[in-house]
Amino acid sequence: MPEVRTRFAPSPTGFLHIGGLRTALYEFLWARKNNGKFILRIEDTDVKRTVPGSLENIVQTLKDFRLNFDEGPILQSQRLDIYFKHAQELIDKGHAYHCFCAPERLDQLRKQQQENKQPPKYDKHCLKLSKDETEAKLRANEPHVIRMNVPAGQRISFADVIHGQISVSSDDLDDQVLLKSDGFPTYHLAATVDDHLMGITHVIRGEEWVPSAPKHILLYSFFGWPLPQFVHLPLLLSKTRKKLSKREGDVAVKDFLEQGYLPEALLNFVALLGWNPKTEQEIFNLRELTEEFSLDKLNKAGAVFDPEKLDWLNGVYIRSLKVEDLFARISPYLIRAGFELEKYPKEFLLRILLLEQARLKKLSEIGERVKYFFSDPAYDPEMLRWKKVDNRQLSESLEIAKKIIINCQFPISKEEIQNAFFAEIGDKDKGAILWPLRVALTGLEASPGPFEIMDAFAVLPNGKEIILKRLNTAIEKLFQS
RNA sequence: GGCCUCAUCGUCUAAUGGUCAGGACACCACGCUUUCAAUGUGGUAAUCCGGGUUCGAUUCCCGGUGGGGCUGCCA
Repeated sequence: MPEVRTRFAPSPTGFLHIGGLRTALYEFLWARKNNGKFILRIEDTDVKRTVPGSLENIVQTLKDFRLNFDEGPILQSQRLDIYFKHAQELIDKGHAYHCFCAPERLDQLRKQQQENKQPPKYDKHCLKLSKDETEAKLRANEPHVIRMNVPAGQRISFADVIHGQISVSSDDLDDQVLLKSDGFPTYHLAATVDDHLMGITHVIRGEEWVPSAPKHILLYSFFGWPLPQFVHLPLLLSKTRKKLSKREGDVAVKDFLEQGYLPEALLNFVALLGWNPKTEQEIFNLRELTEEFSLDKLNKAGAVFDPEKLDWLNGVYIRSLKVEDLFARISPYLIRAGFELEKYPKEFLLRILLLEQARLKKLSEIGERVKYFFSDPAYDPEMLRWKKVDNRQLSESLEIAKKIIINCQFPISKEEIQNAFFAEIGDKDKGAILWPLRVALTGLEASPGPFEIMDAFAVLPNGKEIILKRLNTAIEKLFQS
């Protein structure tokens, strides 16, 4: 058995997107699972579409997800002589030919064919050129491409690991351009040549490549090369069941990371889109994925990317974090929200995080959630109202809370402060005091409980004053309304 | 249009020639609770349609329908 070798072969045309991440993951897993090699190859054969910085982003993203590659990045743009040589070889064997047709002619041909309801195909016009004619044009430096010479009337079939036997008639195949007029290869030539030269055993890629796979099969046979295994992954779909793409909103992995999705969660989520372990386990780390992964558990049908389930999964991962780890990861978001962390004791910040940890779906939510810890909240006094009580009763409740706090000796434990309140409330309605108290502290309809919040404030030297100040503010608001 | 391909709850999916068609997200109800979250319990919800094969088909076959992909000197 030869060593398993897979490759991730993105084109550097922007930020790595979520579909690419899944492809890379599966390729990585399959290589690791078999103690093989995972190779990064950059398909930068379209000069016009290449975006500076993409390569760095791809490398960095793979690193962020611990999808370490063993070889590469290999840039196709630095291997032009190799592709040229192979294109030449095909010409020599009669499997390819020079084409001098201008783009205008091709456009017109296509238009005509479409009007006649014929499939757009090159008409092999330049194949009719004599050897001398071709030579003359080449000597005259006429712009040209090299096309593959697809034979007529052949059945081309290949076995796909996921889909089984796929077969098409060569009559449905176009004489694909292999080498462009700028000397760069097209995907079809470059990928095929490289996959062979790099000893790729499993060509794992998106299903959008199925229609051109027969062309690649033809190329392999032209060269006399053995076929690798083809694994065409089901597509990742948007909510409208279209291929996930930039047009359909957020797909850049970088954007997800910036919103505060944890790489572990994102990877776990994406792993389950098109693959599943056939058990009921849903939470997987990279090591577990490597153990469980296999190609025969891959699905055929496209999978809709459901952000709600990702949110849930991210929450699961956030909750599983040690609070110190959460702090390290979430600090940038707190700073971005304008909180001057250095002004607060670490203990205070950790307590705050502990309060919100179970509530977070993504790290970016933290600023909005905890801002009342850093500045006095603004809110509509009506929010203070518990059930239907009137303002007099409300302010009485707040006064009671005030009195209890005043009598408390800070610093104080959560239990002590809680006991103090419950002793005062007795068997009366707890909400009558606790609801307005909590709103006075947070300005929010939904938040952690008042004891937890006061417990966090208690860490601050002026914690008691802050609490009393907010109670006073609440009482004033009631009188103003 | 042509070629290729896919089809189980709204979504991700499991399973089987005979099951109450299972799990997860979301949703709903209840419990816990001052609110929210987390958590616990329960619930609503699916085999695209039509023919075959078969004692029996969601599963196998054929045909339809629907979706998707491709149809570039993009990848």
